[in-house]
Amino acid sequence: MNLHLRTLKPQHETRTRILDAAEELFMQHGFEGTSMRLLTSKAGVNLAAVNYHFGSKDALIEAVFRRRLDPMNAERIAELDRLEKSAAGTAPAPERIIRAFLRASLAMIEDAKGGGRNFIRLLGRAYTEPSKPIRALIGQLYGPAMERYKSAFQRALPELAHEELIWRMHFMFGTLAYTLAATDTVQLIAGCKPEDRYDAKLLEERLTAFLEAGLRVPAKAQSTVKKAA
Amino acid sequence: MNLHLRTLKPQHETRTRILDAAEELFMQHGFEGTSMRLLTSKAGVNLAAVNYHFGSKDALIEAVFRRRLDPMNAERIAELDRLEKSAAGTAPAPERIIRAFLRASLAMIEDAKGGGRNFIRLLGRAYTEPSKPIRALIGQLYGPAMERYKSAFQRALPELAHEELIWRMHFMFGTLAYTLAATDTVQLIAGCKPEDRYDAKLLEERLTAFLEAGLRVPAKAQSTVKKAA
DNA sequence: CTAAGATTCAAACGATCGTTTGAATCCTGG
DNA sequence: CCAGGATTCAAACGATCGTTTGAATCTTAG
Repeated sequence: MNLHLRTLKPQHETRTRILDAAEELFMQHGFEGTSMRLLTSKAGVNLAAVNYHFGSKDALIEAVFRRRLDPMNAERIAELDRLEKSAAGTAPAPERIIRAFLRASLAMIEDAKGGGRNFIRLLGRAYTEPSKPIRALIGQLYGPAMERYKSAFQRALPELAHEELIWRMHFMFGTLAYTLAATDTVQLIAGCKPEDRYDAKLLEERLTAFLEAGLRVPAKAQSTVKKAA
Repeated sequence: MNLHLRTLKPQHETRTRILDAAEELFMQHGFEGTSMRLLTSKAGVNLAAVNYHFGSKDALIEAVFRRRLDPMNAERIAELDRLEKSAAGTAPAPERIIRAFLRASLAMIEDAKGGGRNFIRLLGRAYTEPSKPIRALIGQLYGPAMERYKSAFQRALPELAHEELIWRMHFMFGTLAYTLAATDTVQLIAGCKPEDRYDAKLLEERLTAFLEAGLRVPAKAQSTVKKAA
């Protein structure tokens, strides 16, 4: 039966090559801007391989997201589980929750030579993608983790109205998505060049400080804000 | 030759119809996802009209951005001028600067029936657009306003290191861009529906409170963050 | 009115898109 | 070893893309 163990290596090698090439090219040229001919050429596989292994281009796009996003959000949830376990009943500080949320994304950025960095930038784009199915997929893959973090923040910030928290998480999500996606846009604000490669640890400190302050600040004119019927 | 004073109404009507249709379709389907045939059909003009009036599809994309972004950033700068004039030498409070920056974007959102709302969402996408020329154009159009606001913030927050400010403005920009672009993604965080139409005033309060807190918070471990310039 | 430039029109151009096909080749269980 | 499913391959499919063309129509100055 298993006399030849090497059978497992080439079994999915074509799939992996396609996914890797797709990750990079989708990031560089977008989904519609990446042709199957360019993609398969870069992957070193036949043109028909994508349709054979994935069925269609759309199915490939979904596979690209699932491959990274499933374990990423699982890790996000595991990180929160660990945090809450160690807090033993009491609500963890907002800063700890923020760091737990950021970690999975920032870890991927340090995976410089792997495709992690490419994917994280691709992901940042996907939130504002015109295509409905893609946005729906992203939402579906993020859903469970979002629910967990929402209730965690709710316990950590009990004085914040529910609707207010939703919006602030929305802001937080936007900051993270944009920061990771538009890396080379930093220099648009200043003549400052992107200089050195991303320092994930430094970025985590900056993001955490910024986001925690924004999340914790008391809502302005809460009374007037609440009334909006 | 072309110094003739023609009737102004029909002179640019085709151009305007094309720009309006492009604004809406680019938002719905993206740049590459919008074909000239669909676009000209929606605009009610001939297929060749785009190439006749704008030269190419890429030039049309640029015209779509210029039409709104030029006056928008001019207004942003005028708002800041007014603010600094009224402050008479002293540095305006960060909150005032933030509101001055947000106002131009939020005003467009209230332009519900006009294309303003469409454009503002389209703009949010452009920052993470794969196409280099588009990102370069956006950066060029935003440049002057960005410089002015950067020095305004620098005077208002003198204790903040230059590099730190750059990043926080980047975060701020991201929050705004994402919030405006991914409007229907709010419900991904909560089961909360987009409910009522955008209340620009309420959104301004929420954004200002969040952003001001994030901008003003002291930098963590400033000594280690500063490292070498 | 007439001539000439500005604009619109239907039609077609060549290129490229995602996908399909059927034969060739590889791999593996028996 | 051989049979048969899995995979790869070159080639082609029909559709759609952005753009171009040249004649028809509109607009306006003289």
